[in-house]
Amino acid sequence: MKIYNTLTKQKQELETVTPGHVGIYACGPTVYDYIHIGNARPLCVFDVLRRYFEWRGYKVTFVQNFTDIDDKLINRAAKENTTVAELAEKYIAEYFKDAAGLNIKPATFHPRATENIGGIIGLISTLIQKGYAYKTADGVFFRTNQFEGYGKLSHQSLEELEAGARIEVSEAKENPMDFCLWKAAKPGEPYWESPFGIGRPGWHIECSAMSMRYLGKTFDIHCGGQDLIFPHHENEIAQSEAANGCEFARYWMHNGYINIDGSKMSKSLGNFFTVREIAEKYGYEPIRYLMISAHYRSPINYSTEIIEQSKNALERLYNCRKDLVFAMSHAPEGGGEPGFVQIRRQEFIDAMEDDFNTSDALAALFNLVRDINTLIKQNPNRGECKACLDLFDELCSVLGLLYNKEDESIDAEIEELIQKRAEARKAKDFATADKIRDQLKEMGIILEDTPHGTKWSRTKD
RNA sequence: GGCGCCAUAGCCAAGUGGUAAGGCAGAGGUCUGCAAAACCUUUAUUCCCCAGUUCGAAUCUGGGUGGCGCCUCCA
Repeated sequence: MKIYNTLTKQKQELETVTPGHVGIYACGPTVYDYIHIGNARPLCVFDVLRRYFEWRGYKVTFVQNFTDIDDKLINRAAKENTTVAELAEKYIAEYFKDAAGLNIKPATFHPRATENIGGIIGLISTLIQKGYAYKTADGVFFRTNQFEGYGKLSHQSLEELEAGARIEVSEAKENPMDFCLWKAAKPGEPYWESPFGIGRPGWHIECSAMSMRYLGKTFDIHCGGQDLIFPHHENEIAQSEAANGCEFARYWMHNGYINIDGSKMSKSLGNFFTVREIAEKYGYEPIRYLMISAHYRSPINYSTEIIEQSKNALERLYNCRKDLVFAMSHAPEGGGEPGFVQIRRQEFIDAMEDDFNTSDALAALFNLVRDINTLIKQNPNRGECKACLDLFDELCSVLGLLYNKEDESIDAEIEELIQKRAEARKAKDFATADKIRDQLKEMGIILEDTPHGTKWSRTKD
C-alpha cells in the first residue's frame, strides 16, 4: 500500500505503528452551518480509504472531531439569537443527515472540542512547562521559533512564512508567527476555567488533544483538505511533538479542492453550494460518485454538467446489477467463477494500493460491468452469476456506491400490471399491452422485455 | 515578495520512459410488435507551445504561455 505523504512529498509504503491496525484522524467540520460540497470531498474520499482498509482486513480506528467552540460559532449564535451549544447541536445533527445521505460510515469516535477541555488544558500546561508556550493578557501562545521543525509540513521556513505574513501583529505576541493555544475570554463569550485564566481553546490545540486521546501520541494517518496544511496541521505537529517529544502523525494525506468556475470554493468567499441543496436536486449519490471519480489530490471543478454525468454513470452500475440479478434468477444451477472476476478484482486492488487511485478503481469496476453484461448474453449459470454479483457488490461497497434502496411498497401492484400485459401480449392484443405499458410509464416504471420475461425499473427521476 | 500545484477528445478523467484506461455525451449497427436496456463499431497518429536528452517522451530536462493554490479563517 503506497500513500503520498505531504510531509515527505513522495509516495511511501504504508507501515503502521501496530501491524494490522490503522489509526486515522480526520479534521471534521466547524459546526456553524450546513456542510458544503467542499466539505463533502474529504468525507467521501477518506471514507473510501477507511472502507478499503477494512476490506483488506485491517482493524481501523477512525477519529473525526467536531469543532464546536470557535469565533464563527460565537458570531453565528449571536446573529441567530441562540447559544453556541444549541447552534453546535443543531448543525451536528444536520451534519449526520448529510453524512448518512452520502453513505459515510460513522467514525469510530466523534469527539467534540468542548468535551475535551481537560485534555486541552493538560497539553497547554505541558507546553508552558517545557518552554514552548507563554502566557499573555490575550491568552496563551505557542513559541514557534522554539520548535525546530516548524514549517516541515508546508515546506516553508519560519523566515519565509514571516516575510509573507499578512497576519496582524498582536502586541502581546513575541513573534508574529506565534499562534494562540488558549484565548482569554471576552465579555459575553462562553468560557472555561483554567490555570491560565478563563477562556477557550484555540483552534489547533483541540485536534492535538483529541488525536492523542483516541490514537496515542504517535499514530498512522492524519488527513484533511489541502487548505489545512498551513497553519492548522503545521501547528498540530508543533504542539504535539513539542509536548510529547515524539513523532506525531506518520502520514499526512490531503485532498484537493472543489472549485467553482476555476476558483476555490469556501465559506469565507461565499461561492459555495451546500451538500443539501445539490442533494435535493440530484440526490446524494452522484455527489459521492463525483468525489471519487477523480484522484483525491486533484482539484475538481464543480458544475451541473459533471454532476449530471455522475448521475448517468451511476445509472450504468444500477442497470448492470439489476440485469445480473434478473439473469441469476433464471440461470440453471451449477458453474463456477468466470476468469475475469479475479482479473477485475486485482485491477481494483492495484489501483487502490497505488495511493488510492479511485479513478482507476472505478475503471476496474466498469470493466467488470462490461464483462458481466457480455456474460449475461451467453446464458450463464447460477454459479457464474453469483461470483460476479459477489465481486460487484464488494467493490461497490468499498467505494460506498449503489446504496440507494428503492421503495418496494408498490411492487406487488406493478407485478400485477406486468402480468396482465404479458397475457395481453400473448393474445397479440398489443393495444392493451401498450396501454398498460404507458400506464406504468406514468407511474415512473420502465419495462424491459427479455427472453425470460419482463424486467422493470424506475425512471431516473 | 516567498513556496507550490496544474494543463490529456465535445465534457469529466487515469496514465509519469515503450507507443493514449474508464465514464458521460454523439454517430452507425445488432436485438426488438413498439419501447427500453445491453452488446458491437465509431469519436485524441496524439497529450498547451518551443527546444533538448533518448533507440524510444504525454511521461525526463530547460525555456515559454495559460490557469490555480498556500503564506489570514477555510475541507
